[in-house]
Amino acid sequence: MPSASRTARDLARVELTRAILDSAREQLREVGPAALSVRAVARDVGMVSSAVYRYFPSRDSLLTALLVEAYDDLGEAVERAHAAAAGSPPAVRWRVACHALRDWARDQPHRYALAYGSPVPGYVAPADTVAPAGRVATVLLGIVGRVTADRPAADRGPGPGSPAVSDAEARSVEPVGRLLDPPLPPAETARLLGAWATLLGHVSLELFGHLENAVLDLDVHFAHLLDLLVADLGLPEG
Amino acid sequence: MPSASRTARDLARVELTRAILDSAREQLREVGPAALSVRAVARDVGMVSSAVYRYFPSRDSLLTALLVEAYDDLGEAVERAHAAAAGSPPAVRWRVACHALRDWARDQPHRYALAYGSPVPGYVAPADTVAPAGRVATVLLGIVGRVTADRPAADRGPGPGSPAVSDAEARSVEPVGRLLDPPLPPAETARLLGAWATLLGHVSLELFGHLENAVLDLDVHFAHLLDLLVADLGLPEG
DNA sequence: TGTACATCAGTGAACGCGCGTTCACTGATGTAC
DNA sequence: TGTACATCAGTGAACGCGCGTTCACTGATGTAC
Repeated sequence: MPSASRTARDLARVELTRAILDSAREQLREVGPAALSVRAVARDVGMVSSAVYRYFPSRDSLLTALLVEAYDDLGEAVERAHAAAAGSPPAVRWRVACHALRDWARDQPHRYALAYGSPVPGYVAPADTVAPAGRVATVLLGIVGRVTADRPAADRGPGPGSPAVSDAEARSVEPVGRLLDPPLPPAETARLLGAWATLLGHVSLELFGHLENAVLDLDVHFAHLLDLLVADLGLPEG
Repeated sequence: MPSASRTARDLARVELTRAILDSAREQLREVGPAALSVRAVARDVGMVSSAVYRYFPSRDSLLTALLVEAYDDLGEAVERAHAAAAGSPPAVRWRVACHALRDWARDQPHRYALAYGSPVPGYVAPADTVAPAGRVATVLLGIVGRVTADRPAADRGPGPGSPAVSDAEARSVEPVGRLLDPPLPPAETARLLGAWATLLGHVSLELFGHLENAVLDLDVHFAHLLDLLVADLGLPEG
């Protein structure tokens, strides 16, 4: 075995793998995931189509790589933004994290669509995508979890005006609550899942063109949406 | 001109147009919108591929027909459910309408994905799709609008714990508020847009597989989500 | 009621493309002695 | 340091498919007199 596998071959392999992914990402943008083509990627990086198979065993594995990469990029963007606001109150950190999500999605609409849009027909995401897919939700869960843990026990549970959580719903959302230690109580978990749906729902509506001619200033409206979520989740502003 | 254009030709045209759409809908389910193929549809209905062009001038026009049909079917399902609950309190009508939306989407995931999922690369929906696309939102807007109009003026505006609406946000959501007469006030309009995002966000997350192994009973969770929305929108239960 | 003409649905061939994947091969790079 | 051998990246041909759209055409259906 060579010292640190820094052979010319290894370097070339790393370089070309990157070139193939770059080209595939560009293809994703131009023709979408369903039409992503190994042959087009090959043409683009200047090799014969069969040579791509030395790097990715199939078209689907190329799609998987793009998907994992998208989840990871998005996750990293949200984690970095949240980390940069480390000392701030929960409401601020929530806003910062959500803005990072929306900004990334607006900047990379095709990669967002790959991750959170319609599934690609005939493609099933393998298990490797699960962990990266959870990164953003983990950040948001953490913010809410810390607030709940810090709150006096008497103030927990559904706030005034919030409906009670049935036993069935409590059981239903338990896997999500258990991602934290101590687990997030059911009422907060359900609220967070609702907020998650609101966030991704809004971003999808916005990116996919459903708010055109309806909401005039999307930045302003998103900021207000975050105010609503912060209030509903009871995140302290200071 | 013939009496009521009930000629054999016209009958055949209606029949075959329907057969083509049926086949295209089935294709949509199997291969997705990006891979929808005129030739495959032709094979399916038993004609030569060029014959389809007597009915739809292009592949994109076939896609448009599917899209309009999807919006109309969904809109009709929600309108019917809402009409059937005509005498009930607003909260009940809201729940009924939202359940109709989710039920339709679960029943017709591919058509839901065509309408609210990722845009089809290279396809731009023409103006004819705008009106049918608005039907569901119109029902929900009507429910909230009537409640707000019936409420004493003193009780309007953001409820306790709801953040104030900036002037910029008020202007931003005005086009939506103005769909009603009298217009829906900004605070209620913004809340409704948020609820709309929550609804579609949840349905998309659910259908696209993002709640697997997270939320165990999707029916129960959706019902709870509706309780939250009803409370946040302040819809009377009785 | 019968005939001439117009309309239009459906055919079949063609144009100029595209695709994923396999396989035997050449030749460069890397390894062990 | 030099040589024999092994590894593996990239080639080029092939298999067996697919696509949207156009166009000149045949022949059935519908219309006007």
